[in-house]
Amino acid sequence: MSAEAPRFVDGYLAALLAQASHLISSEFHEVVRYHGLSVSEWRVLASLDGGVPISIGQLAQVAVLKQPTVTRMLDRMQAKRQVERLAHESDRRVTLVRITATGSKTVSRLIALAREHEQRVLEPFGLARAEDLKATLRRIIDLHGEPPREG
Amino acid sequence: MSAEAPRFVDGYLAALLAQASHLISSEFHEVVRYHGLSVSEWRVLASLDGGVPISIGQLAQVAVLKQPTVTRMLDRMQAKRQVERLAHESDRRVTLVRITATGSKTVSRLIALAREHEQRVLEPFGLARAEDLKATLRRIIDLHGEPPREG
DNA sequence: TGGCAATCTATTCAAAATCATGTTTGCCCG
DNA sequence: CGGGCAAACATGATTTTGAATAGATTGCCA
Repeated sequence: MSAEAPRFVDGYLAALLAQASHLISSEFHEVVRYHGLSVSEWRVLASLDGGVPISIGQLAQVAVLKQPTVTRMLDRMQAKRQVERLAHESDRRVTLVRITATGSKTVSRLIALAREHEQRVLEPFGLARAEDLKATLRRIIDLHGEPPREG
Repeated sequence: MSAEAPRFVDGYLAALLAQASHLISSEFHEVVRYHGLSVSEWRVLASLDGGVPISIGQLAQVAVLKQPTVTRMLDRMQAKRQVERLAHESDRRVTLVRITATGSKTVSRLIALAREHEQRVLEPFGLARAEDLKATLRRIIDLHGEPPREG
């Protein structure tokens, strides 16, 4: 007859997402720091992986950072030749960002390690349930990212 | 025959978690700010909801904040009489924190709104899939929270 | 019991993030 | 055309954060 009142945060989706995200990311961030990158630098490089240039605004969205933060980080990372800024062909307001060969080399090793870590994290769940989780997360992102503007 | 190489971040669990967590939380954080609280204050109060005192360290864990951040925040929140510090009965290293009646009043309205928001977020998925998602997240948290110490 | 490592919170101080704003460019519509 | 408005990035000022460390207490064990 000892019914514990469950804590709000233990049932609240946003709290569960934040906690899970934090725990999983933190584990890998130790590896990131060990390789001499800050967490934000890792996020930027990982977001740029593949070599396709994207705008600073897009980069901020994908990397879960604010635009001014990204701008300042790019200054530093550009000085280290990890990324480069390009002009947008038709819209001169836009600054495109592309990873350099140097940056690519740095990040590819980390991405391999990240994939290994992810595999260890997902192992207890099995492939089906892991893909199910990812699908649900992607759906949430689709539904809530870039919401249509209201008049 | 136009096979786009998928971006690393679109398939990487930690990125999906971070993105989903960010998008969902951000939506509600507008409400939080509108009610005059910072995001961190909201997290602290929400974590303390229920009235059971917990240590500063535990609070930091649950609220996904660092201990120094929590300590400073408690100073301010204590001045506003939203929380109070208590001595631990048997261990004088520990400072317990409890929400006050004032803080409880503030947060209970927000929790009601948070539940409504959560419901809107989960509606497209249906009850079963929503519970499935939460169960998976809780499992991740169980597996990765408070890892056993190594010798 | 004395000493030492571990635990927990507070504090310090430098770095990072953020808000508000400025500047340039693009777009729309009269 | 040209004014007005919005979008994209940069910058300045301020706040927030966080790693490192200090201070206090406890637990352990020889």
